[in-house]
Amino acid sequence: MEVKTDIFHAVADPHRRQLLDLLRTGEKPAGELVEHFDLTFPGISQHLKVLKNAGLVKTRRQGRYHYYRVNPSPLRDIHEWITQYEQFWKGRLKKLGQHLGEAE
Amino acid sequence: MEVKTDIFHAVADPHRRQLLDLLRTGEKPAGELVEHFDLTFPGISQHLKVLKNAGLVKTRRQGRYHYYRVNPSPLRDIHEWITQYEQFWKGRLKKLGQHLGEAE
DNA sequence: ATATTATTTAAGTAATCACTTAAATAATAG
DNA sequence: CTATTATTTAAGTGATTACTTAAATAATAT
Repeated sequence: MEVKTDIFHAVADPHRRQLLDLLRTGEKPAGELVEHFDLTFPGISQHLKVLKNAGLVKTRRQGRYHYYRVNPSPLRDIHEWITQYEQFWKGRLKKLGQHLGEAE
Repeated sequence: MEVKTDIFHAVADPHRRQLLDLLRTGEKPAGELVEHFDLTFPGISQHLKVLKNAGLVKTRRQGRYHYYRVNPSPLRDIHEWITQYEQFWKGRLKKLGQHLGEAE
């Protein structure tokens, strides 16, 4: 039983991001996900475990199939962190904008 | 000479994120950054190198001081990736909302 | 029951990572 | 010129990572 995985770490791996991307169109059993990769079943299974520990996917079991679906709410943490830098590339404002431009 | 570092990887490390956060208030020489951590100078220097390879910081040299400043534009890649999931946590819409609720 | 299918868990490994101390580089100060 | 200060680069190490193959679990099909 592994402990809660850090969300930034979970998303740092390209294969794991691709897994999430695949799940954006809807839930899929593990086996269907594997087909998209040049990895073995256990390899994917371990990535899915990391995503699950980070809370980024949820599972539903139906018979021998384990359906995975994306749960993107933890991504909000990353989003919020990045938003602090958003003004830099958006407004291209300098120091003055830091206290003023709070409204959307 | 290390090759271009992946942006998601660069940002996955807490110390590196903290470095960027420290630089949000303005450029700082490496030595001043080190003070905020329980790490050695070379440790920080290596983290800064990763950030630089990822394009997240720029440097300016003045005498023996190396000033680092944040360059957040590469974060846009992460931001854009995450935005694809934004609707999930924002609208808390179910299946029906996927085609309809595009407007803010 | 037995075999098959879907998946996870276990165990092993090579590569990468985040640190350290020691040495190198480079600018300034005496 | 020498010593000091600021920083990087080199070299080494233990921990973590991303994979693999083999074994275990669990449901379905025969």
